[in-house]
Amino acid sequence: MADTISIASWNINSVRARLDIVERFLAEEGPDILCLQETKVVNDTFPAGLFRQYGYNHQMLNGQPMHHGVAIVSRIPIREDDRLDWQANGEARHIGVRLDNGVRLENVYVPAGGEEPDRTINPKFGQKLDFLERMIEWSSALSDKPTILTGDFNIAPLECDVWSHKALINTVSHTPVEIALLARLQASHDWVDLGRHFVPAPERLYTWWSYRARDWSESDRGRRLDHMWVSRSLADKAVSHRVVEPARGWARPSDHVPIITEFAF
DNA sequence: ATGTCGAGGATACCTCGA
Repeated sequence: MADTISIASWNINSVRARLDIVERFLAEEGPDILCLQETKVVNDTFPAGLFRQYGYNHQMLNGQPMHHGVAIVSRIPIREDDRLDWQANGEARHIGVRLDNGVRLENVYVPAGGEEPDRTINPKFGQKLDFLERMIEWSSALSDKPTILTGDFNIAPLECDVWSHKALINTVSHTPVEIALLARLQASHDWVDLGRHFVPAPERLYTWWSYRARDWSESDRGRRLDHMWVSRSLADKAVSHRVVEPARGWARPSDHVPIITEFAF
């Protein structure tokens, strides 16, 4: 008998500022496992009780003061957490666990990269590129370990992953150099991009809309920054993949919405 | 592109990062 497990990923942009919409998401969608990015909270003040109320008794946290921070909360056992610091700069951008069936789940928050797509004048952009290079090294060494890689990659690779390819070609998140690096990362483990596995190009598929739009829904200037990738051997275990777009319209939203994949292992 | 969030310092707004 197949074991069905749903796994969600959500850049929450401060988990403490989003208690109401987190609760709504848990009540309405109730994934078995939720990967969070940008928790913006140290581990001691993570709102563990709220998640426990909804049965998420397994919690693996990698927080830091003020910025970044990732977490995996789960209703089913998760073990062997590890926290990779790819750039050895102390930033909390990764947490990985192993499920009881042996599958690894890796939750990552790739650096945003600042405004200017030029590492000589914008060190943050260089940091983003270097981070991806380290991820490629890590990914290349995974060999045949069945792995799920999810999170906020901060890159929208395809033309149909942004509202306007022309307008954003020089905007960080959609520049050719970032897209080339993401393609190398994907090739390094033959990762299957479940977003496009279930919603093939050129169909519109976004997971992020800027706070700066007057009406995010009407202008619909979205980008697909959040991803769920799996090892080739896991691709046929994924039975559905959804973007919970209405969450962008909830009160006090994150600028990202959750993605949810259901697996039949 | 425009111009909106959240965190946290030392406030009754500012800077930074996104």
